[in-house]
Amino acid sequence: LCGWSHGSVCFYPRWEEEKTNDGVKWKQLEHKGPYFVPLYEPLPDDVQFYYDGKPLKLSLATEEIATFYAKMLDHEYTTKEIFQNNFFNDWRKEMTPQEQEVIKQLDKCDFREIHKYFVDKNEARKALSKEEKQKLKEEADKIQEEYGYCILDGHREKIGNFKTEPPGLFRGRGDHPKMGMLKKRIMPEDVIINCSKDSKIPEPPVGHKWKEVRFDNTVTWLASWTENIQNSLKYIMLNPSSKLKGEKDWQKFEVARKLKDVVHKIRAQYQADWKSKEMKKRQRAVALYFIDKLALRAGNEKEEGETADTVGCCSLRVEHIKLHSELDGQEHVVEFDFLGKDSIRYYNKVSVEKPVFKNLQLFMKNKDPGDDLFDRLSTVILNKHLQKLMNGLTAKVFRTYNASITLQEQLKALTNPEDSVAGKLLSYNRANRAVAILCNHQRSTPKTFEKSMQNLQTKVTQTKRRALRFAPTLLISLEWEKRRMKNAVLEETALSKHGKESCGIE
DNA sequence: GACGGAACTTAGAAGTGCGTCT
DNA sequence: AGACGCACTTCTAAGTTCCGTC
Repeated sequence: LCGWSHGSVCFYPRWEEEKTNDGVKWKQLEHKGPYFVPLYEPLPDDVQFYYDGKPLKLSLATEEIATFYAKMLDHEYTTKEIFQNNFFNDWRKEMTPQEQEVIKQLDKCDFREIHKYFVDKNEARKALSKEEKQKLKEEADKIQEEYGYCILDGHREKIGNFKTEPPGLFRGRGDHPKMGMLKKRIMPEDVIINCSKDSKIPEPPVGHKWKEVRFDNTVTWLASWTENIQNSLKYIMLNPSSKLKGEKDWQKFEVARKLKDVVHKIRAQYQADWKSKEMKKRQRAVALYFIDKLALRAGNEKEEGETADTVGCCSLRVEHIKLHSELDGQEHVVEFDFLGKDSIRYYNKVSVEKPVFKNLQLFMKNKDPGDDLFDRLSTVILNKHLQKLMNGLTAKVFRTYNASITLQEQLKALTNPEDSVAGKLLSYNRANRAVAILCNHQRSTPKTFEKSMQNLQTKVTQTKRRALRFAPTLLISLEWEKRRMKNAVLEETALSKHGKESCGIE
């Protein structure tokens, strides 16, 4: 309960005992700095790159970047024009002047031999003997042991991501304008180390220096660097099993529990605000209703052209909703269709209260499809309002709260104390699925889906044929079984797994 | 209030490892 | 032994929120 991953037993989270408001996160922090991924190893001489059908020996830096593309050859990314263009632009920047003279068109580049080299290498790794694999495992464990932990206030804690991110081609989600750009190698000279003054300060790799060493105990990160794609910061932080992260997580759920006590009041408030004289208040009230009822994310503004075009509640545009006075026997239906976080599609038809519907008509009046639905609202305005309603309340708390209470209610409704363990597990999975639906958690169909579906189909056909020969009546149950299997597979793959919203247990 | 940067959480994709079936 | 399916872990992109500055 206390968040310590090991050590003495305690029954209350420490932050309840000594609430520090000064922002101090630790008194002692000691670690070895990030583990730097190995440097590039040049290709063997017999593995060649071809330009315009002729072999071409590349400089080391150019070759390395070529391998990034070659490795991705059977990935869908490399079929996309934006990916190809971004890659080729960035690749050319790193070429020697001579290479730039020769390599002018991507479609004349042949990476297939390099691709095959890496495929073979992978297979070879898989085919290693048990002993050889064991040896590799031990080497990895040694690195984990040395770099994977830190000392925080006297306790050894696991680090979440102790390795620098390897160089490669940027894999943005959805229609990302920067996909394929070169993600550069992180060097010690890029890295800021954060630790305590009196600790053993990590040594940079031989011949290198850190960018900076600082002693900031008001933040939780151990190291940071600026990545070159979005020019944003990346951090090395603790594992969720750590006390620091655990307590933060606990606090998050405590805020959500606090919301439970006032949510009725807040709902009454925003329903009243649907009829406010102020446009700003109405927009705020309708947006909050969506966030509460549909578990939408807040929806910050984003810089255009820097990322994929995705939205959340406050950044919804007129084009993302359709209004139906009547649809499928329901009144006042709002049809949502937009791309949310990670470019996951949100599609939903919801019957709403009449004042909401009327307000939406008003908000959309005289606007173009590309205009903001809530033009007088931003996440900042919304969160400032929420802060006044309850200490610590922000838009995301509604997602936590609604996800958690959905899980709790579903568990209560679906389970009986007498159920078997298997029955309870089934109910648990179904409750989780309800949360996943609420939060629109999805994953794309795995690459192996088509194949496994095919395998199922062959199995079914074979069994059917065999059965038909001996017992024609079996057919009925077989058909049923087939349908059941298919449904189960679809259901599981479409909506398995929900996230941190409702699950407080790691 | 706008803006930009910093810090931190959330999330899906990809990789890994392991048990089972053939 | 190899293929397959599944659960679990790792990786890192993509969000939210907060804070300082003008």
